[in-house]
Amino acid sequence: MSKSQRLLKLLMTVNRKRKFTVKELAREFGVSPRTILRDLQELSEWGVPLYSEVGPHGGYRVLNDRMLPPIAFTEEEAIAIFFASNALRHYSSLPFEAKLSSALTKFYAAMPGDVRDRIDQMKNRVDLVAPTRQAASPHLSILLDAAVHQKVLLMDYESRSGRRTRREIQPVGIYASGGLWYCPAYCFRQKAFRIFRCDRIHGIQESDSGTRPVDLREVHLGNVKSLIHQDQECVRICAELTREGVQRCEAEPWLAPQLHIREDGTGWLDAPFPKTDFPFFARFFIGLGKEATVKGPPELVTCIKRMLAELLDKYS
Amino acid sequence: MSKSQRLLKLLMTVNRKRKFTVKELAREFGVSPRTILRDLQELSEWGVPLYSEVGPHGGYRVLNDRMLPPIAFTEEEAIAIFFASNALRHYSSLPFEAKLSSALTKFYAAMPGDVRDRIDQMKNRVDLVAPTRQAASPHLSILLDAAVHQKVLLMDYESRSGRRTRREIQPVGIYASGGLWYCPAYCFRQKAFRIFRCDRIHGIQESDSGTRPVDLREVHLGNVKSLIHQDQECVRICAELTREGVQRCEAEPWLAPQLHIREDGTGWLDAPFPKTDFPFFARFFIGLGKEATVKGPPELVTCIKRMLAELLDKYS
DNA sequence: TTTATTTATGACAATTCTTGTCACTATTAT
DNA sequence: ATAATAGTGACAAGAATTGTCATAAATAAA
Repeated sequence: MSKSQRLLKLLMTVNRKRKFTVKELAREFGVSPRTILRDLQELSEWGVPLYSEVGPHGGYRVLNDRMLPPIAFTEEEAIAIFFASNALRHYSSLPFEAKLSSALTKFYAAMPGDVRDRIDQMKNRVDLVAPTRQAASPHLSILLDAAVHQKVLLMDYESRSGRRTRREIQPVGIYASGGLWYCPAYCFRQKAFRIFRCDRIHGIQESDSGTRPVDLREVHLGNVKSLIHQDQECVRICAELTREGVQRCEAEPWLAPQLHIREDGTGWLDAPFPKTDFPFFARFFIGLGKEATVKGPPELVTCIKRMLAELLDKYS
Repeated sequence: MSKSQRLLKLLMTVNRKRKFTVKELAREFGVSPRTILRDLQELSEWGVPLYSEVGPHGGYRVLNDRMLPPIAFTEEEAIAIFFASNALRHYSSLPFEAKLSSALTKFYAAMPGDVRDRIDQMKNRVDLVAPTRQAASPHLSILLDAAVHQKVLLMDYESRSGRRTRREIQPVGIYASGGLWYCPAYCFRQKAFRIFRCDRIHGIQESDSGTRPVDLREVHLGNVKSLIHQDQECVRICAELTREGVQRCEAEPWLAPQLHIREDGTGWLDAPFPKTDFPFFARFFIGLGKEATVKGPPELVTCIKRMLAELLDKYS
């Protein structure tokens, strides 16, 4: 094995093991300890953060920021990655912000001039617009970390009505939608899954009350929604949609699965939703105007009529 | 200079030059042509797509899919990039799809097992939800290419009313918003900038009519909007918002700049908009319900009242 | 056709780099 | 004290790299 090959394998090995001794590696690679020492010195010069301790139980360690083996990309791949990362700039307070920008800097620096030119040209020609609200969400990292490592957090939360409560939760994950970050979590106070808005969290920390975490390994963003609606009373909402109405409903991600479309472009909605959401749906269908005709349930129609009357009253 | 250093520099050099001779490189690197030949052979073995021609005016070339110098990322950086790219999966028909997924495969393959585990854990815990409409946009690549290279395209477009027209355009760029792709472009028929919805484009190709491209080098997604509204008659729309109303307006990216917020969370809108958008705004404010009070202009209030009356009529 | 230019390959010796061995130092946990 | 561990320096054997030279083959241009 040539020296450069050995160094590359060594890099991968030390990253895998995190802790090792010179002798151990020497055996593994079939070279003398002296050679390994020289190799490790070279890796150090490459920037691999190695740290050593002498004495029994000593040995080498790789510090946290370990380096992955270098990867060679083609031009097209590099541009795709660059674009993808760039597209996220509309999201405020991403949990990865700092690392992402340092990675992009590295990327950009490594590229030959003409590839940079291509990227520069493209940068102002492709965009993914996402709504940006002014509400910042500074707690994303701790929520994400708790979700991954199954930790219980204690938070100070402001409910929709403005009341503040302290409650213990165990996050399932975080997601951004419509410009806001949300955190589905198991709430120990309510003994149920709830969705919290991250910008309404006033303070959060790891809980030290000794509450035992629940097992959420099988619960993730993909399936948590079914667990949330489970315990609520649901009513089927039916509405007829014009072509324009269909197009506008398609823009609502939470609605898409219950949307049925006919060949001519018109369609209808038929979906179970919790009763407590009536005011929301009333507003929603009013917003659709002529493009939607609500068939039922009657309570929803009544709710819509009342709202319309109120509004008409307001503007006379 | 050590051999490995030389090879790395050589890799960058050949990527920069694309075409070169052995003698040339030998002079540049201060080694003999024989050594360069051996080095180039080694690069070939690494997978660099080199191609050579003998004879005068011959020489070496790098084929299209040239490789960028390998980049070493730290674990955190790699995860950030992976997450960023992964976040784009909600966008249908991205112009980069194929390359992005091949890059991600490369990435994933190069990572040690435990980093992969971390990524797997994280994958289901973070998400950026973007509305996904069923409307596909198959023409994104050609639009983007035309925007970058200043080309004139001929397209078959279906307007909002359903009428189909053929027109020559020169794209400024493309962007996704609310689950749809849009293409601001200079329209040669209307001699003005317009925004087209990409899913309403039924066919598109490079124009061969000989229409001369206009100079759009200084026009990009960041400034094209100002060029579009320039020629339309605008009216100032004023509305008072409750706290809830403010929060909902913040979710609309096109509204954010004109939104003013008071200390107590309430706010007001004061923005110039083209008259033709009245029906849109009427619907929008009706959708806000009690949370917004439109102050003016009177025509807009009239429009709102009429719509409300129609709706109330519809539901009685 | 001839000539100049260019890639391509093989052989060999000079040079440089790499590696293992050995001797030695220093630190630290047991 | 002892054993385990990193770390350094010197040196020689061996391996890899490099330059030189000879030679072949293709091809564009004169």
